[in-house]
Amino acid sequence: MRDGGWSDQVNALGGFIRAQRQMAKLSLREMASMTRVSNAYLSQVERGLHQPSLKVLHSIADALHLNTEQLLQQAGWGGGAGAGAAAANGRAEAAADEAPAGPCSVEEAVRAESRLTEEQKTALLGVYRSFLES
Amino acid sequence: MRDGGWSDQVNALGGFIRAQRQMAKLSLREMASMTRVSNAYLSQVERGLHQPSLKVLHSIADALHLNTEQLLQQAGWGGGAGAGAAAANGRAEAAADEAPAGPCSVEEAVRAESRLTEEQKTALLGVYRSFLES
DNA sequence: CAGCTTTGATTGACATACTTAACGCCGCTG
DNA sequence: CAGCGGCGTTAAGTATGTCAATCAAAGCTG
Repeated sequence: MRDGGWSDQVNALGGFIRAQRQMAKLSLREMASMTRVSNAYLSQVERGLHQPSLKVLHSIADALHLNTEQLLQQAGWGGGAGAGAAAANGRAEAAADEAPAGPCSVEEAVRAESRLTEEQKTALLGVYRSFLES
Repeated sequence: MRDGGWSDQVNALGGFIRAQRQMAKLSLREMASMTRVSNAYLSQVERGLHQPSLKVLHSIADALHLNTEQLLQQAGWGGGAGAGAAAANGRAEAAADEAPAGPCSVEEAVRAESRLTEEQKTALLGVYRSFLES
């Protein structure tokens, strides 16, 4: 469907990045070497000719010491659908129940699974916890 | 190429999406029509064969009523700005390990978790098994 | 059993992200 | 002036995201 104001969003993002870069007194090439993204592509992104991927966006935010949320908001993540309960505080959820089945909780079992990488464990536990919050 | 854990990340993201989709009792095609992303591509994303773009991620989060932060975290945005050491997870990582085949397997632990519904258990184990197949 | 529908997966074509190698412009130093 | 070195931009190529069409397998209906 109509993507509507894509170019506007992208342009806003690009302008934002360019402003931040100039404010940090960095040249395109300098920033390119920091982000390991080609200067050419950075130039195009800044002028709204391309939509950068997550990797690139992350690198840019990193190099400019920007808050990731800021960048994502500029990239068009304002309009969530949602019913969004804020909820999301990363901090511990208060009233966690006790371990259900005695000696081995899911958390412990996952952590103990040596065939999983750390990332996989984190992902799995993320799914698990999200299930408990409902 | 130090991509190292990259495929893990993507896989984690895919597994997370698949779990959420199954929990919402959606088929690939249903979700495809909601997100206006082809079922084919969704299938590939869920199995970690491709890294979805911002647009697609946004659509997915939207269709599944997920908090954007959750998804982005799964997509590899845990780290945040450069200087900081990583690891912001709530729980400290215990030194536990070992005993994959012992009495305390992930499968058993999940099955014994009384706070999960049957569908949730199925979804969780689906993610888990998909991680083991590599 | 044949048929219909729905599921997830694959293939091939296309669009877009991204890279490398140029280009033209401006400020400098000799 | 020529020549260097930085700047942003452009051009052409490669890699990858994305789609439409199609597939085999599984569940129903008669």
